[in-house]
Amino acid sequence: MARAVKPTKRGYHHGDLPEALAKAAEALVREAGASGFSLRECARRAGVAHSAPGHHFGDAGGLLTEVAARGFDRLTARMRERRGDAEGPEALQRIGMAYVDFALSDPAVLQLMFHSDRVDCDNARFKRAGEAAFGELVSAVASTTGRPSPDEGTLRFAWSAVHGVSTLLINGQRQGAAAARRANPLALAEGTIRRTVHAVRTFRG
Amino acid sequence: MARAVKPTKRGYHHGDLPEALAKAAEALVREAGASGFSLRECARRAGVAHSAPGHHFGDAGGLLTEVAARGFDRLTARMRERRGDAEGPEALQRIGMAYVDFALSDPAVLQLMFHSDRVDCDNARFKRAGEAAFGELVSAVASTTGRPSPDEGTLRFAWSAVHGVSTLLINGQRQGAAAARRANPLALAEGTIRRTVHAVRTFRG
DNA sequence: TGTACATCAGTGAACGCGCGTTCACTGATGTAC
DNA sequence: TGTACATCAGTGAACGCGCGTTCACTGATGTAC
Repeated sequence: MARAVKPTKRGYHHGDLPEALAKAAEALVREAGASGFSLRECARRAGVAHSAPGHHFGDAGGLLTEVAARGFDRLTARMRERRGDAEGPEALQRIGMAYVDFALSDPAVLQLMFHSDRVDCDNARFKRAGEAAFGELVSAVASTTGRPSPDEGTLRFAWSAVHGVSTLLINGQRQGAAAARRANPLALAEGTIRRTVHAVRTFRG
Repeated sequence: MARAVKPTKRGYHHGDLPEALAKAAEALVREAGASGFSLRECARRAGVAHSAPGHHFGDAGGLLTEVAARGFDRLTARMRERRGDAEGPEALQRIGMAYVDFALSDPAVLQLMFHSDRVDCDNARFKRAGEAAFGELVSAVASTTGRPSPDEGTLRFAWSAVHGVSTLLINGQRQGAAAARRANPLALAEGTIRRTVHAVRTFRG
C-alpha cells in the first residue's frame, strides 16, 4: 500500500489544502452568505493557519470565485442529469426545473454565482463553468424550437424566466411569503417554466 | 418668512437628519454595494457623529431597509409614469420596460431590494412599498388578460421574466459580456418582455 | 412677555473585535549526485 | 542506497484598520406657568 486512503493524522503538510479550503468556503457561504465570508473563518474551519489560504487563492475573491465556479459545475451536472435523453419541450421543461431545484437547494451559492461583487467575473475557470451551464440551456432550447442554433432573444428570454423564478422563490423563502409558505415552491415554479416553454415554442417576432 | 428654505449653516441640530442619512446611505450603496455599507461611513457622508444614525434607525439593517423601501417607491413611480394610460398588452410591455430601466439605472439598489440579507424583510414600511410595486404589475397583467384578477401563476411568470432579465442584464453589465457590450441593454430586454407579454396573452393551462 | 425646566437630538471619547496583510520561520518533500 | 540541498507548504506573531456599541455629555427646542 503506497499510501493510506484517508490519513487520520495529518502532518505538517495538508495533502490537499486547496480542496479542503474550497469545501470550507462553500460551507461558510451557505451559512453566512458571501457578505459574511472571511478568509480567517475559512482557514479556521479548514483547521489551518489563517495565512495559509493566501498561498493558494490569493485573497477572498479568489476563493469565492472558485466556490462560484463549482456552483456552475454542479448546476450543469444537475441539468444534464435531469434532462436525461429528453428532447423537445420536455427537455427544456426539465432543464428549467433542474435550475430551480438547484437554486432552492443552494440559494447562497446561486446568489454568489450571479450577484456577488466579490467574485472575479473575468476568471477563466469561472467563465468556462458558466458557459458550460449556459450551453445546456442552448441545447434544450434548440431541441424545443427544432432549430440547430436558437436566436439570442429566445435564449435570453428562457434564461431570464428560469433565473427570475429561481431568485424570486429564494427571496420568498427568506421572507416566508404567504404563497411560498403554503405551497411547494417547486410546484409553483412548474407553471412558470411551462409558460416559458410555451413562449419559446410559439412566439414569432 | 417663518424659516429659511435652505439654511446653509446648520447648528447643533440637523433639521432633518433621517432624510440626510437615507440619502447618504443610498449614495453609499450605489458606490459600495450593500456589502460595502457601514454606519460609520454613512454618518461621515452625512457630516454627523458616527453614533448619530443609531438614534434614528437602530442599526445598519434599519437604514438599509429604508433605502430598499425607497427603491420600491421609485420603482412604483417609474412604472406608473411609463405606463401612462396604456391598457392591454402595451401596458404590460411598458411596465416591464420601466422595471428593466430602473434596474439598469440603479443596479445596486435593486440588488439590495431583492437579494440582500441585510434588509429586514418583515419591516412594515418595506413590505408596503414592495406590495405597491407588485400591484402595478397585477394591474397591467389584468389589463392584458382582460380578467379583473389574474391567476397567481401568470403573475409569477410575468414577474419572474421581468425580474430575471433585469438582473441578468445587470450581471452582464458588470461582466462586460459581449452581448451586453455590443447592444443597448434596453433593446435586448425588449424582446424578452415581448415574449413575456405574448405568453401572458396566449398561454392556456 | 419672560423664565424654568423637561425633553430631544447629536457629540465624541473609549472599548473590544475580527479582519487582511506581512514576514521571518520551520517542517516536509523531492531531486541531484 | 545514501546524503546534501533546494523548494515547497504551512505557521504564528505582529501590525494597523475600520467597524459597531456604549455612555456620560451638551447644545437646542418646546412647553408650562
